[in-house]
Amino acid sequence: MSLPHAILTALLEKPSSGLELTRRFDRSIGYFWSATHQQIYRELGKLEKTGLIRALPSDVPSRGMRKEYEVLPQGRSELERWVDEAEEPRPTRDPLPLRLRAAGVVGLGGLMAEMHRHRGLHAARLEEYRSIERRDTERRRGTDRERVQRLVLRAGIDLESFWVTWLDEAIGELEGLRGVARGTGLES
Amino acid sequence: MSLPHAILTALLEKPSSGLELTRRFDRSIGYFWSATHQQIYRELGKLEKTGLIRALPSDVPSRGMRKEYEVLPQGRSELERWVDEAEEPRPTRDPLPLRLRAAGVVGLGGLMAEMHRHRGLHAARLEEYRSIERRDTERRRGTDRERVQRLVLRAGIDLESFWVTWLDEAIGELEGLRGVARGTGLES
DNA sequence: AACCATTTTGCAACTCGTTGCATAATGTGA
DNA sequence: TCACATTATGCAACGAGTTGCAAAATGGTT
Repeated sequence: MSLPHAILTALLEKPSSGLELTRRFDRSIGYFWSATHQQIYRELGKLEKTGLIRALPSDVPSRGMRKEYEVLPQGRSELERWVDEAEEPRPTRDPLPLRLRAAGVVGLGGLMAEMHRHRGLHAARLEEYRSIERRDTERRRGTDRERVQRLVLRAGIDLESFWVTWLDEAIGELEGLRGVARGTGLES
Repeated sequence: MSLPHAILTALLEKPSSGLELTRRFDRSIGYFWSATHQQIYRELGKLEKTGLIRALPSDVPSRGMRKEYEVLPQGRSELERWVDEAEEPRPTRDPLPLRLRAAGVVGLGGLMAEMHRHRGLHAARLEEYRSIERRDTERRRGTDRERVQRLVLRAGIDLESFWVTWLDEAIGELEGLRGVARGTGLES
């Protein structure tokens, strides 16, 4: 149960509407938890009904009309509770290494192209994160909150670095194998 | 849609029963895709109904009786198709960095303990993977399939290394901050 | 005013994953 | 042979995430 807490965190940092939240999830928050606008609206509804957040009173409740939310004391307590809680690390779920393993059985097929493509995507994201980090370091002296956020950003950077490094290694090793195309080696 | 393909891969490597599969998912396959026995049984049912796998004919179909499955040609084709397919990298979803970010707003509370605990869990898993790698390197000369599997293992190793390294850095930096307990700094 | 694109919110249906429990076969010791 | 743990398969309900679509407000353009 992380989505409601991610939303509470975001709203505490800055009260927002559903769409604003969606955009913020595409950026910083999304480094480690992504969500679509439908998930977010649904969750905002639940959080409002259970009294953890409320819509700012200025807004009329009608479809298609912008609605800003803020966190209530109850919501803040719930977030504190969640931060304290013991929670096991999630098992990693990523299809690419899995597909590589499958390729070990049925042959590489077009997987090399995919690995190059993913390498590119991760490298691009890595560069993006790094430029954000550079900007942040220049500008700010650093409150505690900002330092914590930079630690999270660092996790994003290191994780993307991991992918790029691993993909480079894997691509290199696979090109050294006898059979690259399907039907010429790996599936034997 | 990775679970059915993970199962197809596992069954191609070695025909197995549901429970055997579950155990293999707890080990090597599970490095990048975990699954509970219920998921596996359900999926085996679907795969059988759609003709991608079949139960070995020797076994009587009755509850509580061991049933081994093997992949049919159709299933192999489906796996080949999947390996070729273009698929976007999954957005990472891990609650720990998220909780750290939340701690930036509501205070650390008991999160430091959690970070130490997770550090321990990741380090243990890292050590386990490394010992597997050592064993594999000694024993085997290395067919193509085994080399590919070792690349996947390497991904597991590098990923766990990332966590250990990042957690060490984060823990170090957080201990340097003024306020560690809730109510003494971070939430200001 | 009629039209159109954009912004913002939302519903419904679906798939995937988790949890708790049930049931049948098998093996082991008293 | 009775009881009990273990192995193995499975159902049902729920929760989380995805996809496709709809609809109300807003702000131009003609």
